Amino acid sequence: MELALSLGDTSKAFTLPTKHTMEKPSHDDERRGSSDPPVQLDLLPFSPVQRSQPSSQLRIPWLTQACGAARALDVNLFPAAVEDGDDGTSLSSPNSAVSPFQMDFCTRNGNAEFGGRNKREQQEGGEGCRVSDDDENGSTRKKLRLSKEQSAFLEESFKEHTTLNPKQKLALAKQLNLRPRQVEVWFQNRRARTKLKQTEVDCEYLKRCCETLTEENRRLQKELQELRALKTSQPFYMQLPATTLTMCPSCERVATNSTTTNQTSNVNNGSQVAVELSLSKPRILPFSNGKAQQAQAIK
DNA sequence: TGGAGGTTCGCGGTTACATCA
DNA sequence: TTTGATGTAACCGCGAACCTC
Repeated sequence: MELALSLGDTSKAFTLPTKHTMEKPSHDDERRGSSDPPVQLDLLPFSPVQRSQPSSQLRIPWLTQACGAARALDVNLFPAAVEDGDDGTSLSSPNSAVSPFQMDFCTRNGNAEFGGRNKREQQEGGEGCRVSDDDENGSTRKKLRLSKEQSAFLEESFKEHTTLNPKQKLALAKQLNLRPRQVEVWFQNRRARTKLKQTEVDCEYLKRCCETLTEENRRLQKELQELRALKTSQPFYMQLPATTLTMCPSCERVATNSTTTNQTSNVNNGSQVAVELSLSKPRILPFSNGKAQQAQAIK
């Protein structure tokens, strides 16, 4: 068996090439120089609504643009001019078509909103149909649950981009009839959930590693005892050299090296212990339908 | 050119609330 | 109807990166 255990940055091990990079990296990505594709974890099952939707009915704006596909949910097609992102680029579109989704999103959560607007919210100033009188008063914090459609759409977006640049955030917010702050928070929480889930998987994996190594250690101890017993009972045949365990830093294989050249007995071969444990690290795979990607990631 | 101050953003931790058994 | 558990939207504080002066 071969032991391959990594306790380093888990995200690095799971990186996959992104499918669509139609836009340049986000403003933040550029700033931070984070070129690694983010880990993506499909935590939420698709809602029935989404399952029933043909792919053309639920378009991620940047993906849609990249694929040059239909206009079902092209968030670049704003009904009204959207104020610019950080770069001052207007997102208003000559195709001012209101998406049918927008109406749906508006109907479910039209009641309450939360108070306590912070600095960011005030800066963003986004205000959809969901801001209520309570929010205007600003002291209550009523929690709203996103609709299935909204969650599914955000989920799809998350699969494409685990972080959003300001333009994407605004577009998504407009499309879903949410405030940009809500979209931002949703992505933050989603990233946190992904990380938490990955941590749980890692913990489980390390637990299994520990159990395996414990068992292996037990087996080797037993074997050592047997060899010692054999040595005492048959001293003339057990001229065993002392052995030391060494681990190759590159391949992480444990092997024993004889420190003496006394090779007087064939039993010596029995003392040569080379342990190779093989445990493939579990990986959270980004797309539930990406069998090929899963297979490649496992490799 | 280096530093101070401001801005923006993501993250970890936490809270508050809705939902369900 | 009540209650505890659970999931998650939202908040807060902090640090990092970047920008401007």
